[in-house]
Amino acid sequence: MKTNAEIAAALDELGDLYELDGAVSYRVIAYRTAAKAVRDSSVSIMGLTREGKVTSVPGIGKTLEEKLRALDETGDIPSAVKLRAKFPAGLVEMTKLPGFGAKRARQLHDALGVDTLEGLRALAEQGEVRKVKGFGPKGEENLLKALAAHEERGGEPEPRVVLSRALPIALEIAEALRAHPASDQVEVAGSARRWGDSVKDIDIIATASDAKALVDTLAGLEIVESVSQSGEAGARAVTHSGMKVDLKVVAPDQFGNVLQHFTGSKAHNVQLREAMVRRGLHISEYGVLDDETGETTRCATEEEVYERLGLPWIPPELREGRGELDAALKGELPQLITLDDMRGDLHCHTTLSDGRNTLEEMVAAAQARGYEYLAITDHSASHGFGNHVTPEQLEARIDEIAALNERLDGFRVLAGTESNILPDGTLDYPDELLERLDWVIGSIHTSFGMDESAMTERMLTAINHPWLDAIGHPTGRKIETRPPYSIDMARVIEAAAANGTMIEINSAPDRRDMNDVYARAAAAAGVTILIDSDAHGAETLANLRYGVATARRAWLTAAQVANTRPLDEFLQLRKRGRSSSATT
DNA sequence: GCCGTTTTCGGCCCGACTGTTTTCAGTCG
Repeated sequence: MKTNAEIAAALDELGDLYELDGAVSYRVIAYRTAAKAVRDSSVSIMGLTREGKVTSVPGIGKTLEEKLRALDETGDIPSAVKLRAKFPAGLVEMTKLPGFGAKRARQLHDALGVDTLEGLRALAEQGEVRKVKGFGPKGEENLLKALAAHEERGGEPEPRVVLSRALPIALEIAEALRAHPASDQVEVAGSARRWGDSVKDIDIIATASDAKALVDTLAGLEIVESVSQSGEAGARAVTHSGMKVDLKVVAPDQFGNVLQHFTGSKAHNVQLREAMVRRGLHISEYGVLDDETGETTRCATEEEVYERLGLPWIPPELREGRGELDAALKGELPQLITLDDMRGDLHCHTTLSDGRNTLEEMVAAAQARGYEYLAITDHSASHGFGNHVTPEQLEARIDEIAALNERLDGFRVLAGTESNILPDGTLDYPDELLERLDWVIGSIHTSFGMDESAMTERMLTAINHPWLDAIGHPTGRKIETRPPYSIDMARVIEAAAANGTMIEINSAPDRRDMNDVYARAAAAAGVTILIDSDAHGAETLANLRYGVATARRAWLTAAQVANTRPLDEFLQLRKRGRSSSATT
């Protein structure tokens, strides 16, 4: 069965092909919207298609339902097959070149008969492209530049950077700008403000008594390599690490409009504007135009922007076009979890396996963060990276932790493990040992290549293990570097909800696994969510903020997350805590 | 191609930039 990612790619491709074919733009947009809806869906779109329910997904109607049926039954969509014969793959690649879209690709194809990037470059070098109507010397030059850049990246799309690399840069720059006496307000906008998994660039919006002074400050920062397009309105900079930074200096009375606009997401803004056009309001980065009065309202704060639209302020993490407008209109926005709600961390490592700090050091760091409890979950007997913990070592660790707890006041260390889920779904410690522990996380670290049904069965077997309390990083993805392994998360969620197994949001910034979409679905299905740092050192306990951010993007409240609870309540939420209320 | 406090047709977000155009189309965020 096709995955949502594969279906989304198929719909995007069909949109590209229809665009090359000259379809009306709204039809093309419909395919792109549908592709996004499929990508954002936590349930299997093919499953819904087979059940005849797929048109309940916003953006998918009768026509697309038919195409999804064909895709399921024949493995392809007939119209895509037909259009691919008409427009070779090279032509679709052309539309992806920066500055080039379907119209210009089609023009070149029709005028020059070219349908590969190599052929196009040859013609551009011979000066043939400038003769095409609509192109000139500049167009040809830009095409050659785009082709060279494309080649340099090996045909890959523009890279995105994991948030944890971009955020410190963004905050450092914002801090430096705030420190300048000419600055007034300085805020990071864009996907960094929405705490997305990764970002393309950094947007900073500011107000200042002297815009030029702010631009100069940016240009003078040590981390900044170069600045271009600098002027009164702002500048674009590139850091030595290759991060693009856009600074916009705006008038104080429209700071709210600009911040709202550049925080996005695009989907959120489009939905917001479409909804407000029906009320005669036109939103732009400059203000809100009222058809009735013909007047444009400028807003100094973002709260005023939303208020002008009759809405409560919407937290940036929710602005992804995933139902937040409806919820805001109905006054049903969730009270999102915050980092301050967290009372413990249930997944970390010590020097016993591959951590950098000792048991005592990790506990001290957790206490310093104001936690009430910490579970020590070193890797298990078959970890396989030379850092495994034998059953004997783990038994000694249990005693060590018991002794440590004797000395601690108002803090509890839980003896745990991050046990490997073996390919057959079993854990790699004897049951008697797992039973003696306070806490067991099961994670998959090997055999990522299993097919979806085998991988799902493997996970379900683990979920049904009586001493497994929680599943760690359930999809195995690494943001921007490794896709998730094939697994039916809908079934995993259903099984976990059925027998009270918790599912983790792993906060390692390149994991954030499960992701926001699955976490929202899991919580809705009644799964108890856990947010863990997976710290391998005292300092990375602080990574929990990335997991909390994912939880916020999943619409979660504190009540839906196990480790916001006081120790006793948390212990009761464990499978073993429910089967016997006794605590060790 | 989707969708509905303008419901089954006729709409569908907003503005900047670029390069080419003699009034604007294409692309981007």
